[in-house]
Amino acid sequence: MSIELEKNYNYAEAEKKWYEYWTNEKMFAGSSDSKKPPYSIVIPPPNVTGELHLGHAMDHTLQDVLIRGKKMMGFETVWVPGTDHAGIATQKKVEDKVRKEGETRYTLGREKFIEKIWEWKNLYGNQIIEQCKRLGNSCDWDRLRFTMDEGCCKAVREAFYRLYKKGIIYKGRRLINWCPRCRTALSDLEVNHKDMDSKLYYLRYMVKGEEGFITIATTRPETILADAAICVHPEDDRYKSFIGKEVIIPLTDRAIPVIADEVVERDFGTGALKITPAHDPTDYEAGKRHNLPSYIVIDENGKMNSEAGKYCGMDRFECRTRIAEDLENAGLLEKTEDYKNSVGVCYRCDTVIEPYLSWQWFAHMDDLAKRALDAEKEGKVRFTQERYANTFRTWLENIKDWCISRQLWWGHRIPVWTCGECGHMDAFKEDPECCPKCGSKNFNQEEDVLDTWFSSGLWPLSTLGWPNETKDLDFFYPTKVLITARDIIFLWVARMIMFGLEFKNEVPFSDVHVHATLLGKDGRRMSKSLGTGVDPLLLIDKYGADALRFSLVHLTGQGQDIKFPADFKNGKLERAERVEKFRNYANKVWNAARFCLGYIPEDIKPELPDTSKLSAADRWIISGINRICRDIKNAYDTYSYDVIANSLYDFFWDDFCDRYIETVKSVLSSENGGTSNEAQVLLHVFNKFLRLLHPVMPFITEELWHLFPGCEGSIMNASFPEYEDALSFPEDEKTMESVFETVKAIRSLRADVSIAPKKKVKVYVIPGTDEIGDLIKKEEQTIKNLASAEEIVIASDRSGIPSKSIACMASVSQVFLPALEIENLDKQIEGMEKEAAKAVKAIEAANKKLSNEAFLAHADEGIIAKEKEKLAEAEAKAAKLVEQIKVLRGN
RNA sequence: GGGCGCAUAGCUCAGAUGGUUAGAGCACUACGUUGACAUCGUAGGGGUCAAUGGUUCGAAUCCGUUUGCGCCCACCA
Repeated sequence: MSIELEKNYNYAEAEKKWYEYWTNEKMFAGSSDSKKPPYSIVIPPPNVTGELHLGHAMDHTLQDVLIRGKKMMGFETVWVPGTDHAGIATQKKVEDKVRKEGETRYTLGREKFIEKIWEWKNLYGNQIIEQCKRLGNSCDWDRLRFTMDEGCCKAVREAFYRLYKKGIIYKGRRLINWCPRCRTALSDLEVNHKDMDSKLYYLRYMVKGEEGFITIATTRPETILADAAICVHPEDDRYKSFIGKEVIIPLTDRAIPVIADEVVERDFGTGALKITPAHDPTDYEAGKRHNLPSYIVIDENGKMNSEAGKYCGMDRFECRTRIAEDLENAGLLEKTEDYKNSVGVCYRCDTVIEPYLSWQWFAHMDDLAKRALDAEKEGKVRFTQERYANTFRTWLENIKDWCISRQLWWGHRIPVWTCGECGHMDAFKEDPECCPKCGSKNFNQEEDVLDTWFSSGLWPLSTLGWPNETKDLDFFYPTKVLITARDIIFLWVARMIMFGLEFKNEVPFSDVHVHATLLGKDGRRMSKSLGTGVDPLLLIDKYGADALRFSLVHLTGQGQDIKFPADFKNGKLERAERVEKFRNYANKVWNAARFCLGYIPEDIKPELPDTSKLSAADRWIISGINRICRDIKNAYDTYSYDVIANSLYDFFWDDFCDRYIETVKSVLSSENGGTSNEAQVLLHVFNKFLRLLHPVMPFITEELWHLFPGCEGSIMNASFPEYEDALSFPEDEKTMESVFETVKAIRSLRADVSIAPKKKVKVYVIPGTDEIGDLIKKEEQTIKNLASAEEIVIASDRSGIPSKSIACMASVSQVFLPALEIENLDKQIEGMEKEAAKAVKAIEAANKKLSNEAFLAHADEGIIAKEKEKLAEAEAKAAKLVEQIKVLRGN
């Protein structure tokens, strides 16, 4: 063939060319009119908070591999892309940005501020899409969605409306998690727990009207002004006499009762505890049990309010120290102790959460959770790793109501209106003009927006058209698999399952595959919010998208966390060895193609000639690619990405390049020039290999596909190669193993005595069996070429071989290199002695087993036979080595 | 306080259902550019599989305990 290929694969050019081609040809489109079985995935929509990092790249690559692979396997595939408005996270980002411009969300006002967020969204939303494209994602871009687009808004409205009408959504005044910086409520899942060095303050509450006091321990003395009671354990003899009496809150003259409740741990602190219902979840519950009033002393900004008297306006933490000082001065602070406790912080801005009593919207979870739980138990949705199913179940079994309202500006506004005149309140699918009850125009929508996870929970539904009964929904729902990292199993995966069951009566996906979390070199999780993310474009620019993709597929394994080794110098990427490895691999593929194309005539087809007319080497490599066709296909269904990556890597590099091509090369360059069969086999193997590789390395495979004869159209439309029984040749695989082992033995001998690679040598072989002898004779040329031997003498025993020879005991045969070639004999003998010692050790181990009656009684026959074989082999090897050493020494 | 995961070569990681001489890539050593590829080839060196008990004829692999690291859940103030 006359094509001139560059020496190195030019990935940048190929990537641009083929991605344009695919999108122009609408190759990523999935149609609900198809007769093929559906295979759909909806992308976990990345937050529009900034660019993607490598963690996303991994997530996306794993999905793209499935989509591309399954398409080739005959499915009608669609991968629905989109982004998430990410309420609180994005709002925070934009707040930070406008602060730099000297503004706040309040100075700008709601409308202006939201405009700013849309600008941000457009900027980063587009950047994200560009990153996805560079990575090679085969998303159906015509279906691109956003969690706040028209369709999603409609879905959110519908869902909210239904849940409201069903009584699942309700408004209530509760103690919720409040972020004083974001000034919004948060769900329990949006609170992170952090261990902190705190102090435990011991405070005295004087008994009213008599002598005596109770000392309590608290970490939050600033809340004493909101105390409603002092609580002790009912069985605690130390305090029994106090129960029912009143004590005075320190620094005030307000009296509160001493009550008894079993929540109190007698061992903790003094065994007495203050109850502050409005500022602590435990106390809130206790307050409810004992009908205690809730005093509020901290406002929505985390500052002390007017109820706090002289502390009014003070920050809560400042107030803490001030009150502690005041208590100290008043002689009511007994002591303070250092204390480590876990404090809730906002998952977006790290601010310490304030339990805050306020009106919020909630969703009852019991019923939704039960259905999700049942669906998992019935196998309708399956976690590919059992341990995640367990945590999923445990969470659902202990679920609490979900606080869905947020006091943010960025998000889906709660579609509930309340009448200023008659007080009528209701949810609406369409914005109402006036109060349907009294006709008043003073009919106002709730100011709050919904938890961002409410809309993402509807994602598989909304992206396919719900609430409309679309053909897409009918055909592509439920989707096949959800691929994600483990940190959003509850926040997102569980909610999607609940909503899918609630609104469509079907789980949104049958499989959930949780992949590894990528860590930076320092072991910290890669994350945008932590600033530890690495931009995939840096790696794509340096090594190519295919290389990055392969490395990510290879790394993901079965879900372990992985440190991604990438070296940076002054913010510049120096080296990422794990990606470099696959850049090299891509280059290897490229160059192997270069070689093959040189021998493949343009007019041949990838069909094989009669396999019985082929050489053992030919059948061996055909059998090899056939085997990995099966292994890789199976791996798709078990999400065994490591199998996919390893099979492709090892087969191609070790078997195809290092062995087969080297063998063929020697045949082709030998005097008779080989037969046309070699070209046919090269084409056959390469053709199949490209198709197997394509889902992982789409660009280079598409590029090469068009260069090989008989490859019509895009490789994306080619079929996935099937395993065929007729192409399995275990005998030839065995044969070739023997050949390669013999080659290796000769090479090893040569290297041991530093014979120049070019120098041809004469070697003697005593084959282990007659069969192997025949085989070596038959494959003589191959062995000669691969081992740079000029003559191979097959001997039946030691007698015909020059006595002064060094030997290598391969398992199939003994190989001898005459000592004429030997320069450093002593070193050689030393090496052989080492070998012999190893063999002796093996003999001992085998003997120990075989003389053990229990072993013989318990072990499988096959194991015993194998052990015997091992023993015989080791014994023979040792004997021969000893003999050789003697010969070398003696003469 | 519960639950989970992980500890294997200098580094990053593989090692279903227990029986291997414990593997790969990078790094390291030696040698090597006669046209596929130096982003390469050939041959090597390197590990008491965290510790400790136990089950078993046999454990890197199964069980208990310990140590170290990481994660999730949780209302001991």
